[in-house]
Amino acid sequence: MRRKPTINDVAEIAGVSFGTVSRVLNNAPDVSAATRERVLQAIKDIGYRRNRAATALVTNRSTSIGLLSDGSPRFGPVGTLMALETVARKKGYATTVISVEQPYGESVQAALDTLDDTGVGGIIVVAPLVDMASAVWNASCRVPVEMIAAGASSTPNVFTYSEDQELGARLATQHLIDLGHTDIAHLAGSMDWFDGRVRKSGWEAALRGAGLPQGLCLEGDWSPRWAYETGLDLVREDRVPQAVFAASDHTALGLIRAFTENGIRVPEDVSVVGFDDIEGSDYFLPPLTTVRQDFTALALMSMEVLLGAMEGREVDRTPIAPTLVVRNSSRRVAS
Amino acid sequence: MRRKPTINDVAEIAGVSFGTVSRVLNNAPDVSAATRERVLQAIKDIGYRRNRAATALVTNRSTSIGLLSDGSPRFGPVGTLMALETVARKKGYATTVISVEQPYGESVQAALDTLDDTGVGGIIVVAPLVDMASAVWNASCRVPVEMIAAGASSTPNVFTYSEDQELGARLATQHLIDLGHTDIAHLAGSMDWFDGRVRKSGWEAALRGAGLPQGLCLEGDWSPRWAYETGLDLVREDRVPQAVFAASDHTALGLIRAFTENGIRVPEDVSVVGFDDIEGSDYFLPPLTTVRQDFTALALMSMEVLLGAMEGREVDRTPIAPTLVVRNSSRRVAS
DNA sequence: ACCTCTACCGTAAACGTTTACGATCGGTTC
DNA sequence: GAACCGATCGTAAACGTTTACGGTAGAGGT
Repeated sequence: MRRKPTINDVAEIAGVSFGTVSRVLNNAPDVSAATRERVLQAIKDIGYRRNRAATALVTNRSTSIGLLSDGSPRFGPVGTLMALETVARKKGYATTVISVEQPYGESVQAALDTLDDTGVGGIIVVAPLVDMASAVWNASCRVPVEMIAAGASSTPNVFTYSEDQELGARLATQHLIDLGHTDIAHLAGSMDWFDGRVRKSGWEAALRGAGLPQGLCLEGDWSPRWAYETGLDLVREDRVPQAVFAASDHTALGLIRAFTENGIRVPEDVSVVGFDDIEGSDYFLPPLTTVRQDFTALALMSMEVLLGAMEGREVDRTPIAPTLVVRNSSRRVAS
Repeated sequence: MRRKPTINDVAEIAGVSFGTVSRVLNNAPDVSAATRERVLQAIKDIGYRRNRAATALVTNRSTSIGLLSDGSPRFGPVGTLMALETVARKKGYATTVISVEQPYGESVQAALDTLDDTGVGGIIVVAPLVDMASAVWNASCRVPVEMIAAGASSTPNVFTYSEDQELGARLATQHLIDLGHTDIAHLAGSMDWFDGRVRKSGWEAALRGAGLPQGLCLEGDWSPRWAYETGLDLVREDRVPQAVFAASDHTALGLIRAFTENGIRVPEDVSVVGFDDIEGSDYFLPPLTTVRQDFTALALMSMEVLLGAMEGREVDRTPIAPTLVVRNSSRRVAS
């Protein structure tokens, strides 16, 4: 395991100076086709690879971007993270991920600093948690920071981007309305999350738009467990609505179990629509009508936004639109 | 946004030379308590942070480790990745993640190289795919490489570690046996995955151990869709077994839907156990008996193994044991 | 033959650290 | 008082690049 070859080794072999090698590396002009060819060949011959640390040291810019997440294993954040890695790689950036244990002030600042230390050129924080977002707003950071948080506002130093989850929620609710339902409840997610907030407000907006009264709204924590127990309560108190828009597929799952176990049929007796389109939701009992977000598009666009910020470019920031996926858990109201 | 403070700035303020600052930074000896204090104060005052690129350049070692995954969003790999990030962070390492599009030779080598370029001190590859593993075996890499792949063997340059998934499969099958079942089928995952292979052989081993005949084994692709259609076939051909060990919770999900839609009740008519304990599996209809892996322990141990390899230390490599989670989808055979 | 211009290439300095070595100084030892 | 020693600190060189600048050779114009 010999020493890694350097730019000088290449130069020697190609019979040029290291300056010339540097030029072909950065494909600068001022180098003839013949010597460029020779250098390229030498590079290939000895398996030269550029030392990123040295480059970063002198240029003061890097080819990696930082990803900051809360440690939550929820479907949305994880999907976003993975999609971000993919597009970053395709654009030639490495990604270094770091997640915070506590989504609060100091630990967020510390994470941002750590990321900065590793030499990232920009940071995307996947910040569905409201608390985490404000920590980011209050933090200071040398490099551009972008936040993916539905419905959060941009500040001068922190760009925001997200999927239009409110639209998704409106789509889901409107679907229920179109099916003839008038008593549409919402099993909300946690209001500590932007996702929970905007999905709820989308539901409200759709109802308002249709001139329907606000239905029952219960706020939970995204878990099937909570939804299950809430469903049980509903049944026990005989308050089962005509239709419910669940804030997530997991929520829908728990709710449906509570209903089914008590002889209330979905969709015959109550229509349920979820949000997320997690794997397997098309094989729930019954297959779930839900809303699908396009993480790839989201990642693509937000990377564009960040790169734009890094290069001082201005980019379009219209959010991505989710789509409704109609399956069997929702049905036209019996006349 | 001024220039970042350097070691020299600190030295000037503290009234010492940069060498001394470097010494306190690396808490070397040969510096008096008084000056150390002064330097520390200066560092705090101007908010100095060490430039990693410069350090990496001269020391040629780094404080980050690389994670390589196939791009699959499957439950196991993703869970492992997230757990790895957490323990790496706690040990003071940053993680840079990269996933390969195609789990084949060149692209794996390229990914390894990219990781190496970013200056990682070691690499953990989450390689459930058999093809990917052999690509890793054949690849060359300057830094230590560890592979998390159940049932794959270690080579001189690639360490292997994993959870004992075969044990998990035996546990699941034995549970069915203990319940009195004698006709136990397996809805396997893909044989392109180590996970698929060892879960199958665990099932075989348990059956053999109990002196039971090998049951029906169908190999699929982990998807609920495949399981659903296979389940439909089974029903149509009247070959529904007494009990089924499904290779994953998603597989179980599809199968259960096929059964339920055809009036075959789980667990009354057929017992089903899954593998993974994905979120929500406790709220399936019925709540699923399954096998849970401990990703945190897995990550902890494998990080220990990698760090050991990086430091030339020898570490224990006994695999983690998964646990059986008994819920409602399995039941004693009717006598 | 002379000058100028262009295309190509070499050189030096800098980036912010670490490390090996040398210097200083007060105190010990003979 | 000379020599020595340990503790503490400063200095120079190196790590592998990029960048700004300077140099050379031949082409083209007069």
